[in-house]
Amino acid sequence: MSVTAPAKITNRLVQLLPADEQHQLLLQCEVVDMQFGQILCEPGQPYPYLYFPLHGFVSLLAPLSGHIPLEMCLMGNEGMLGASLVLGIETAPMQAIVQGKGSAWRIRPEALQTLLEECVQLRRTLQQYLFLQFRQLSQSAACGHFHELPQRLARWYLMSDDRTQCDEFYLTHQFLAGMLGVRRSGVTVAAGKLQKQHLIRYNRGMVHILDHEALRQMSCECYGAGLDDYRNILGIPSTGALLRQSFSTNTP
Amino acid sequence: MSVTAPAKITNRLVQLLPADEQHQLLLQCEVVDMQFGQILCEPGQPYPYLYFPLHGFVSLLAPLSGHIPLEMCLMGNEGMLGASLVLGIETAPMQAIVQGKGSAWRIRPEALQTLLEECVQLRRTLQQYLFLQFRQLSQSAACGHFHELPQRLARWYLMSDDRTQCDEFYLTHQFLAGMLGVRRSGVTVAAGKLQKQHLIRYNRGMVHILDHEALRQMSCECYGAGLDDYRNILGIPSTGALLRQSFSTNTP
DNA sequence: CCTGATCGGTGCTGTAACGCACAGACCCGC
DNA sequence: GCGGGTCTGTGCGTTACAGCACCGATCAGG
Repeated sequence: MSVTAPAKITNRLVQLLPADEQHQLLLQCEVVDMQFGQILCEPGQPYPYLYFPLHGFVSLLAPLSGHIPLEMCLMGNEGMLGASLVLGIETAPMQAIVQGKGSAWRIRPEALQTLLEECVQLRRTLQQYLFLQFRQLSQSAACGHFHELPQRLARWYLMSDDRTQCDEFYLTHQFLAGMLGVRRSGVTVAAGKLQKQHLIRYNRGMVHILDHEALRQMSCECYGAGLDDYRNILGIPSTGALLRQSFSTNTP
Repeated sequence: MSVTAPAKITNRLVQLLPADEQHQLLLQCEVVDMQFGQILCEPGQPYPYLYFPLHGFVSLLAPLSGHIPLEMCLMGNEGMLGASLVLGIETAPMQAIVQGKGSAWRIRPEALQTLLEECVQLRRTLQQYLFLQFRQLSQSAACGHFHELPQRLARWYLMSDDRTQCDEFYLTHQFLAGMLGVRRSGVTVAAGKLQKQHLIRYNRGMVHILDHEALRQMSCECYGAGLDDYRNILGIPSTGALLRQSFSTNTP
C-alpha cells in the first residue's frame, strides 16, 4: 500500500481524523494520478469516485448553456471532492475537473457511505467541509460580480499557489479566462500588469509566484476571507500563507 | 395551537414529512409574523430561530464589504431557513432578510437538533433541501455573471411570484437593485421594458404579474433550471408554474 | 527543417453596465 | 395644504468589460 507517502504529501482533511478512522478510510482508498483536464464528475450524474487530493488541484465548475463553465471552488489537499455525499445524495452538484495534475486517494461512493455510518469524526469533518464550500460558493459569487479582474486574478494565483505548495505551476491565460468567466485577452492584460510589477512571472503557461505579500495586497478581500473561513470552520489553518510560514521555518 | 391553518397556507417541506414527524415538529414550532426587512440571521452568528415560511419570502444574502449584499437564494414556503443545521453547525452561512412579509413556523435550533436525531424523514428532507440550495447557489452565481439584467429581472419577478402565490407583491426598484447587485436606475430601465411589453405592471413598489408565459420566455434558462432542480431533488414540483396550474384547476 | 498548434501581446469597436445628478409624481404626517 | 420622504423616469459622461482580429514567439512532431 502507498499509505506511507512522504509526510508532507497527505490530505489535510484525512489528517484531522483519529488514527483508527484514518486507517479504516485508507484501507478502502487507492492512490491514483489526476491528469490535467480530467473530468472527475458531471452535474446531476452519480460520482464514479470520490477524491482526497494529495497534490495537484481540482475545480468545481457551474456550467451554463452557451458559456464556458464558471469556477465556483478550488480544491487541493485541504479539501475533498464529493463531500456532498454526506447529505445522502449520490449525484454530483457540479462538474469537477483537474486543473493542476497530481495525485489523490480515491474511494468508491458506496464504500464511503458505509464508512460514514461508523466513523463519527469522518462524518463531522465532511459536514464541516461542506459547510465551508457553501461559504466559498457565496463568496465567489459575490466576488465575481463586484470585484475587478486584476484583483480576482491575483486571488486566483494565490489560491492555486497555496494548493500546489511550490510557487510554480502550469496555467495558461486561456484556461484562466474560462475559470474567471472572462476573455483570454482580458487575462493577458491583467496578468501583464502583475508581471510588470514583478509579482509573478510566466511563460507559455508556467507561472512563478515571485511576491506573495504584494500579490495579496493586490488581491481582493475574498482571498483572506477564504483562509479565515477554513480556520474557523475546520479549526486548522488551510494551506495558505500562515501554513507556508510554519512550513518554511521547519524545513531543514 | 395554530397548526390547523387553511390548507393552502402550509410549508411544502413540512408537508413531505410523515404524519408523526409533522406532529412532533409542529409541537415545537410557533407561528410568527415576518416583517418586511426583518433580519433573521447574520453570517457567522448562531441562528436565533429557524423558519419554515408559510407565506411571504426570505432572501439569503452574501455581504461583501463596500457593497450592498448580493442575493444568492430566494426562499418561500417551498423551503426553510436554517437547513445547514443538518450539518451539525449552529452558525448561519449567510445573512437572511425578509423580502416579502408573511408568516412562518419558527423553532429553536436546539429543538430541531433533537428532532433531527429521531426523525429520519425530517433529516432526509433537510439534507435534500440543502443540496438544492447548493445547486441554486452555483446557478445564481453563474447567472449573475453571464446573463443580462432584463433576463435576470424577469427571472426574479417569476421567482417572487411563485413564492407569494398571488401575482401581486411589494418590491421597489431600489430593493431589487440591491438583490441583483446593480444600480437602481438600471432596474428602472429594465423593468420599464417589461412594463411596456405588458408583462408586468407596477406602481410605487406594488408589482402585478400580467403575463407569466411571456415573462418566462423573457427570462433566462435559470428560472426553469431552478424548477427542475426542485422536482428532481425533492420529488415534488416547487411552487412554480406547474404548481400554479394544478392549483388553478382546483380552485372552486 | 518545415509545419501546425499553442501561447501571449496588442489594438480596434461596441456595449452593458457604472456613478452621479436632477426632476416629476406620489404618499404621508403635521 | 404644506413639507419632506419615497418611488420612478431620464440623461450624461465614464469604464470595464465583450467580441473580434491579427501578430510574433515558441514549441512539438514528422
